Amino acid sequence: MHGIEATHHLRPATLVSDQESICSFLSEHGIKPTRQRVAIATHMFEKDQHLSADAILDRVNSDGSITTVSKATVYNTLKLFVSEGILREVAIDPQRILFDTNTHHHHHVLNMDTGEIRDINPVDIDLTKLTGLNSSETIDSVDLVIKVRSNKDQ
Amino acid sequence: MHGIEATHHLRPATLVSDQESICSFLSEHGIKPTRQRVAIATHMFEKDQHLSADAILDRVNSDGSITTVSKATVYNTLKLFVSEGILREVAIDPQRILFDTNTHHHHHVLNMDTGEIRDINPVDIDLTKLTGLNSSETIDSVDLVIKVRSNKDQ
DNA sequence: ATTTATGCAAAAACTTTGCATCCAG
DNA sequence: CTGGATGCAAAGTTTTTGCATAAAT
Repeated sequence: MHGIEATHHLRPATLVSDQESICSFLSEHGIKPTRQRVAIATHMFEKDQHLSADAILDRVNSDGSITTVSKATVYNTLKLFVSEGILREVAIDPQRILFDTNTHHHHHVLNMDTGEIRDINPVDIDLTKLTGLNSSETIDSVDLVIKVRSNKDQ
Repeated sequence: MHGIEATHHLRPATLVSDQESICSFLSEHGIKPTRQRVAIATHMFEKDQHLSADAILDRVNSDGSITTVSKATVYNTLKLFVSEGILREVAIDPQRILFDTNTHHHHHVLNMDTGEIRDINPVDIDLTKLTGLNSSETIDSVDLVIKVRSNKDQ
């Protein structure tokens, strides 16, 4: 009775660029659009991307605008965005915890040579072969990270 | 040209219980069996499990033996064990970085209600459907975490 | 005016580094 | 002795908390 049909297409993140849209976007998700939050969202939702809390902090505080934000606020705001469903937190590996603008069901490829992270379509995962699942358990989510290396043409 | 055949059976971790075996086990893997390392290994390889650095520290320093170990040594030792291939570090989710005694290829089920983590057989993952992979890239590893909830019988 | 929410300094938790000490040759 | 390895205090990072302030009712 367990199974996730993972046959969607890869959908892009919700992107918003101008101040106006960012405010409505936040409001629509029950988030009061304060100065700090708009500043953080501006950088985060500029494009489909995976950023660390630290990268966001740097960008917000070096974009030339008056608005600077503390580290605590960046963490608390990103956590708020996650809990309101407009961001997803991803552990690409134990050393890289990132915030992903794409909250749709998808997986990740990490190129270990370039450090590049790409979203990939959810692939079909045959869970019927799974032996370690209790019948009383329901699948909530499936996180898949594929680590690759660029061929050195050997 | 990418493909990992994931049809092995679920193999248990290498377990060692007595002082003697732990020393040889460490030596065999190029790790000098010092007091601190044996203490840490004793608790880690006691059974097939997933433990945080902090949990190991607690156990080592409260088992009644004379040997206590600093936090730094626990971190450095676990990192050493990982680099020597006798432990695997797993990001079950962004909040849970754990050390896994099972270094064989396998995946994880996290029961979000009980917090229990179980190893599962590597399942067949059809990577031929993958569209986001460059032909110049080779798969290095595949990490899969399935989050489940206990049915509330609703 | 009272209540609720917000931002951040400070605290806590986590991880790494640099060096004094130990140990093998 | 000497050179490399080891353990850990201290430093550096990351994340959370508690509270002063701000906004809303």
